Amino acid sequence: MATIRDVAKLAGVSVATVSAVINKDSGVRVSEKLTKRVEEAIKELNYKPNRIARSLSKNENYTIGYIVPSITNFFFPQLARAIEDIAFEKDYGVYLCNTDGRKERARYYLDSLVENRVAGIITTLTWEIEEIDFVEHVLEQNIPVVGLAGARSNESIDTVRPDDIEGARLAVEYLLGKGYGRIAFIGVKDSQTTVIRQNGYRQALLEAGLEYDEGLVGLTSGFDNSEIFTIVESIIHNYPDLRTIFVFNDLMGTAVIDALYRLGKRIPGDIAVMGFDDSVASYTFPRMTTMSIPKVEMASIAMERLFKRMNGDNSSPLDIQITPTLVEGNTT
Amino acid sequence: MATIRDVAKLAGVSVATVSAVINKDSGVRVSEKLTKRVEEAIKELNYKPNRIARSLSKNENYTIGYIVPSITNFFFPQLARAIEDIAFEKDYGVYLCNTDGRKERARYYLDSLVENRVAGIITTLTWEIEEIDFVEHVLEQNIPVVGLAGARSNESIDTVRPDDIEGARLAVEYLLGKGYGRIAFIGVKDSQTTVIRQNGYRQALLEAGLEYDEGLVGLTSGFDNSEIFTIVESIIHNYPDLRTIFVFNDLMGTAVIDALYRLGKRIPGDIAVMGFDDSVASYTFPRMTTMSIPKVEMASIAMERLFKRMNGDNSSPLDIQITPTLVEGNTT
DNA sequence: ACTAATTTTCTAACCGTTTAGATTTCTTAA
DNA sequence: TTAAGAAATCTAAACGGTTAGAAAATTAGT
Repeated sequence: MATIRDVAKLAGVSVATVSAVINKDSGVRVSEKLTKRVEEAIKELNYKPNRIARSLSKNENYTIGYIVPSITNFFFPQLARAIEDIAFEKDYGVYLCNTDGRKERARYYLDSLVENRVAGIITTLTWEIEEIDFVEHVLEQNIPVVGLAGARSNESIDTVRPDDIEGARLAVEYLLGKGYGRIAFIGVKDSQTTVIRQNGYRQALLEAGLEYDEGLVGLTSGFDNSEIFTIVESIIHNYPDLRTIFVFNDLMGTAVIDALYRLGKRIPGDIAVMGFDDSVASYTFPRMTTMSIPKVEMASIAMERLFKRMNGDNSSPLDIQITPTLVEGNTT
Repeated sequence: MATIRDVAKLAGVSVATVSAVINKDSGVRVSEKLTKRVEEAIKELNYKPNRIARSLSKNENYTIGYIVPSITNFFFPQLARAIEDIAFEKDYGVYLCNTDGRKERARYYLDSLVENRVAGIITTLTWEIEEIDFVEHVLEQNIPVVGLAGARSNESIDTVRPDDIEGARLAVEYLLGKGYGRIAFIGVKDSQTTVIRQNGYRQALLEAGLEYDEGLVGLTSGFDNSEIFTIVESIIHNYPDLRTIFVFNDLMGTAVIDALYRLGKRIPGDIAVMGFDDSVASYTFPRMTTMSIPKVEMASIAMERLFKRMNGDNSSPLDIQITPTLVEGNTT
């Protein structure tokens, strides 16, 4: 593969001149004549500058890391896309990292991103990220991090996230307003997001003067359909008059709906289901009622913060919370 | 940030020794004593090797590029995840690139991936990729490319894709078997995938001795819901007795179902809907009938091919086609 | 025509690794 | 003891860019 020296030789010019031609806007002026000669040599040799060498030399890497639990959770592709759109505009590339909820994988990416000297990292703050002190380790290497969609489990970085407490409260208020009475809550055990939304659910119940009943809360160890089925079944068995299930996110909401159908329930006739995050709600029939999270907006705020940090801003970390809005479907 | 020289100095050792300690399995033996001293220095300085420098020196980059039209199309996250899982196991990182169906963006990533000297590229062969002669340009730089899920529009690379013709034929046969008679087809105008599946649809009709009626084919310019509504409406208007719509993929299938509901149709009572690719079908209620594409399997074959090529294999390019299987839901 | 000032171009060092090949140190056997 | 061979360690030159600062070429002023 041709190098800058090959180009210089062919054009009968020094490497500095070639470099100046490549980086037109660097301030160094090159005469018409040489510019043309260099450009011809570049074409002739099909020369492509080596960004790795460039990165090493300038000590800057036009790449940011994006860490998610799993891109297959439909909530994340939309964030990923929004992030990539902005990165693209600023000439940055995006490294995609799925932790899969596993510590060792989070640790792998911690090392990988640091060793690759990425310019910045956007991550969802999940338990596996916290457990390995991801943020501390990365900040120590002077790589800025911004938390996007998840808990604010770390005070030392900017976080941009939905106001889950308020969102859950709005959801519960809406459901109570519909007169459904008892509301069950279903989520994932080790999920920060579940914890927060569960809190909102609890608060809303207490504020409404209702009791918070542990028996109405079902937590699964993951997104496994058969486990979800079992939990739904047992809650329904214990509370035969249950009319509503509030699920911590849309993806699991679809599994709950599936379970209910298999149990012979009609929705919303027998039981209403409400999701959260609006990731798949608009693709289900009947459309699932959910709380919509403005993903593009959140991603762009997160990226804006990240670039600010990358440019040296070290004002005190912000926690930006965006209130989700109700999208009424036909499952409630 | 500490460098290998800092470590060497602190440990009272040469950089070569430090390098040997870092790359334990390089064959160079280092004594117990020095190994310990070096490791302590590494810890002391919180040293992380700079992979960029390493890449430059060894002229190899542990990164592969993954190009998709848009990761928000639910078909792709599952592929992306499978690809990343394999890359992770082999210590490779994944660069995510969305072309968004735009030539200039495809061109940007062409340059970016080449300039970053990625080890290999997996891409869906879409029209914008073809139009800019992506494959030719990349191969010219000795970077292997494998086509995953899309057309085989290029004979010079391995492609791994669903057998769309056969899949569409199976779908149509199934629908005909159900006795629905006339079947409409809906897809996207500039989509290679649409073209192929449409061909399968056509062939199946002709084989069954039915006529292929252009009026039953609706092509949109994108995934815009209102445009899809208009097309569905007009087809239904022109063919009042239409009983079935075959949609080129699941995502659009959900939009078609939405349109039908808005037109007051019952599914499958009035009209049956069949999707393709099984990306969202399992999240819809009623579950949409679709043709399932084994995404994990395809991704792993594609990665296997890619790594073979990266290791210098240049046997003649394969076209691996995997037959989709019917997943019967409740929309037919 | 000659300098000085300005512009263009070049030389060489550097970024942080890897790695031949040289050098030093350690073993072993006579 | 010592010489030869093996093992451990080191030196210095890459890798392919960028970029100060030096050198050369051009322009301007008298």
